[in-house]
Parts: sequence; C-alpha cells; structure tokens
Amino acid sequence: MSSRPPSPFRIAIDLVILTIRQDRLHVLLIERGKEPFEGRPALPGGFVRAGEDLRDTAVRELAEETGIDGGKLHLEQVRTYGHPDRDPRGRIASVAYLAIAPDLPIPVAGTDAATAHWEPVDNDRLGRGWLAFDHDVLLRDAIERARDKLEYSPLATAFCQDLFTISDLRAVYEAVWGVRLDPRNFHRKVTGVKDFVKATEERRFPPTGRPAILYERGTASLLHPAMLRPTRSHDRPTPLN
Amino acid sequence: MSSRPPSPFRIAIDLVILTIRQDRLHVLLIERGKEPFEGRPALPGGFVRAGEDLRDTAVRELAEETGIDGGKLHLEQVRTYGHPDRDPRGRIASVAYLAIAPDLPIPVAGTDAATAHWEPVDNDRLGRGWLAFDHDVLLRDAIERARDKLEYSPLATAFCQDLFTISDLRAVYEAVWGVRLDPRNFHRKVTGVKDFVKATEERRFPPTGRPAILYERGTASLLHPAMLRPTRSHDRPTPLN
DNA sequence: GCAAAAGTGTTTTGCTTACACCCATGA
DNA sequence: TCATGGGTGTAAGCAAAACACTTTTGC
Repeated sequence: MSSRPPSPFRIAIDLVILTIRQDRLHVLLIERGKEPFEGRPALPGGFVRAGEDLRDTAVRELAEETGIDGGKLHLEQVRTYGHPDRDPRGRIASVAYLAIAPDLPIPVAGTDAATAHWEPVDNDRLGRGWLAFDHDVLLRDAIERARDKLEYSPLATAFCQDLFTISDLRAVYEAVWGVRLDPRNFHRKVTGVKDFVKATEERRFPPTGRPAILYERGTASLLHPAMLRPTRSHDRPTPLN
Repeated sequence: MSSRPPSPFRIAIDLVILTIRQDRLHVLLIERGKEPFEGRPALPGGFVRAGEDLRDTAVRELAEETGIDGGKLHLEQVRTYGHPDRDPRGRIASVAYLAIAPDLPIPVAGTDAATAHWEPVDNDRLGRGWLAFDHDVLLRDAIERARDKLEYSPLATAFCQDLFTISDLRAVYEAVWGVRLDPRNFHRKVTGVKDFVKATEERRFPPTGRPAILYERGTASLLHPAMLRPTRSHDRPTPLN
C-alpha cells in the first residue's frame, strides 16, 4: 500500500529552562559556536542517543548545560517541531521540553555551555528572528504552556526555593503572567487552595516590615479552586511596567 | 564534546480520531494486518515521508484511513512518544495527533483501512493492554486533551454538523466528559458565551416537543466565560449510566 | 388535552474584586 | 513614632447550581 519510504530522522531535544531573577522571567540561552546560526542565541539542546528515552536526553542535557540535577526539578514535554526545512543540516525533528528552576546559584558551566547565560524574556523581541532555527516558536509555546499551568497546577512553586513566602509566590505569578496582582487577595486565594502550600514555623525578616511566614510545597497536583488569571481577552489585565 | 552519535529514527504519526455516535464517544481503530501485534486493534497512522511536514502526514493519513478531507476538521498535535522499546521494529518515535470529526456518513474505506471501524471508548478497557504498542497511552492522553479543551475552546462544535442545536452540543459535552448536565443551565451558559454559537433562522423539529433553534459556529477561539466542568476532584460529578 | 423537548426566571451559594483596616518589625 | 511590607475583614458583583415554570410542537 504505502508507496514511498519513511524519511530517516534525527531527533533533538531542546530545552526551555525558565527561572525568575530580580522579579523577571529569564530563559537560559547559549550562543551557537558553529554553523548553522553561528554566534546567534539559541536554546540549549542535543540529540537523542541510541537506547535513550526522550526524557532521559532532556535530563542529560540539563545536567550538561547547567549542572542541575534534572531529576529534581519540573520537566515536561511541550511539543514536537518537524518541518522539513527547519534545520539546514538535514531532517531533524525537535522535541521541546520545559524546565522550571528556582533562582539557583547556578554554576552555568558545562561541557557544551561555556556561553550559557540567563536572558530576560522580552515579549517584544520574541517571535521576530531573535533566536536560531525556529527557537522563537519553541520558546513562545513553552512560555504559553507555563502561563496556562500556573492556573490549575502548583507549577509556580517549582520557581521557588524549598521555603518561600506568599510574596515570593506572587512574584512568580506576576513575572510569568506579566501582570500586577493585589497582594491581599492573592494571599487569601493561595492559602485557600487545598494543599497548595503548607505553612512552617519559619519566618523571613524583610529589611523593613512585618516578618513573613515561610511555606513549603503542598501535596496538591491540581489546584482547587484554580488560580485564574485576571480575565483573559476583552478585559485587559494591568500590564507590568 | 558530545561523544556518542545521535540515534537514527523513523517518525510515525498516529491519529486519535474521535466522534460522537449515539451519544457516545467513539474512536476510529484499525485491526493490524501484520506483525507486530497482528490482529490487535491499533490507532491508524503511518510514517512521515521525505519533505513532508508532520501535520501534512496527519492530513494524508486521515484521508487514506477515512476519506475525510483533513483540511476541514479539527486537527492538533498532542505529544510525542519515544521510548526506545516502544516498537519492536526499531527506533520509532510516534507523534500523536487528535482529530475531531462530526458523525459523518463516513466511507470508512481507504487503502490501508479495510478494517477501520468506530469503537466506543470504554474507560475501563482503556489502559490495560487493549491496543497495540503504547496506543492505550496515546488514546488516554488525547482524550484527556479533548476533555480539557472543551472547557475553554469551542472544540465541542467540531463534533457537530455545520448546523446544530444546543442539545446536540450538550450531548457532546456529556459524552466526552462522561457526565450528565442540566439542559436548562447548559442552554443559558452556552448562549451566554460571547461568539461561541450563532443562532440561525433554521429550526429542527424533534419527533415530539418544541422545535429547537439551529446554531452555527461562532467566531470565538477562546470561551468567555469558560464552560467549566462540574467540579473536578473531591466533589464527584454525576456519572453517566 | 397530553407528552415531550425547548427555553426562561428565580433563588441560593460561592468565588472574585476592591479596598478599609489591623499587625509586626526596623529605624 | 513612622514607614514598610504582611495579613484579615467585608461588601458588591458575577457566574453556577438547583429547580419551578412557561413555550411550542405532534398526536
């Protein structure tokens, strides 16, 4: 029946590693050291090897690029990009993975990653030939996934240290959504979601002001009720900046 | 730097084609005609050819298996499955696509598809070695995607003919979510969502009872407000049957 | 008129927003 | 005491759930 033969592929895993630094969303980029797109910023990634599961490749690349133990942080597949012309080196499909990291004192020094660095996500630059290959699209899709998941999953805590304040968590939502949220309503909302966060005995003392209770991650995998975004569409949320 | 070579792959597109028949969710399955898994039910699919985009493969397979013009119906990528042992024939990654079709008078006769048939989705059989390869997992993930998207997108209208009643639409939600919904609240909810459906001058006359207004698809790509599922988790929605 | 499906009105309840207000600390 | 960030109380608005009720057809 099927007349023409299957195309042989190589499969790359590309990583969208996000974190929050100075209250802004950042992505880990590398500068490409060789053609194609030499000198251009790109997402870190690499090819799937024989016998290796896709996720294992993602974990390995994460370790190579950032020194992070990928087993410990949030890592999820986003989608696959397979346009025949997307890579001039040949037929290469890329599976994008989204990784979320707290603002670690990262030894951003790996084997391949002499040039790895955190770059603030600039919504304007995004999507107009900023990154190599089709990585603009990969980045946009991954960020959109993160934005959605903040609503109904405890993903936001993956951006935080093991102990965090409600304000820390609010900074995550504000940075990823790019909106400003009412601290008082946010506080009550978060603490009202079943098993989202769990209070500890610890406190954090700000330079000035009342000390904040430190929380740890709760056991919920879905949030009830959800942390809905300030009305998407026709009502425009307060822009940040 | 990178020591070991990339693994060579073939990439298959597998289709989860869903429709509603007699108020139940059905999926299009084929019976495998050769090893591996000969005689077992499986999702229709095929390999990506040289120069072919992933989506183009999906559209081509859709036409071959069902005779449907894939350009016209809802088609979206779900995710990619690439475990090294998932296919005994070698290193094959599979990209799953979700297709939604109205209950067409389908000439389910294609080249490869002598054995294609609609099968009701049985939540119990799902996930316990029902389908060939890892297709149980593909099917489960695709259905979960469809369930989610009913909430915030007009996906449900893709299950309907060009003209449909609010009851038709409700039957879609009930079949996909597996719950029973209050017809009166559902009616007001749907007609209250901006640009979800648009009333026409047409009417449909049931065997008995008041005639129903026929609607067509609206222009909305996101629903405001969303059609939220009867409280997920701790509160259990009324099961169907 | 009766049965059956379509569609409307009304009440209660619960989440969200807006914002006034209190709390705990450093300087 | 003041400034500052943390946290609570409260009332208005909106949407959902429950359900009584009206409308429009075939027989």
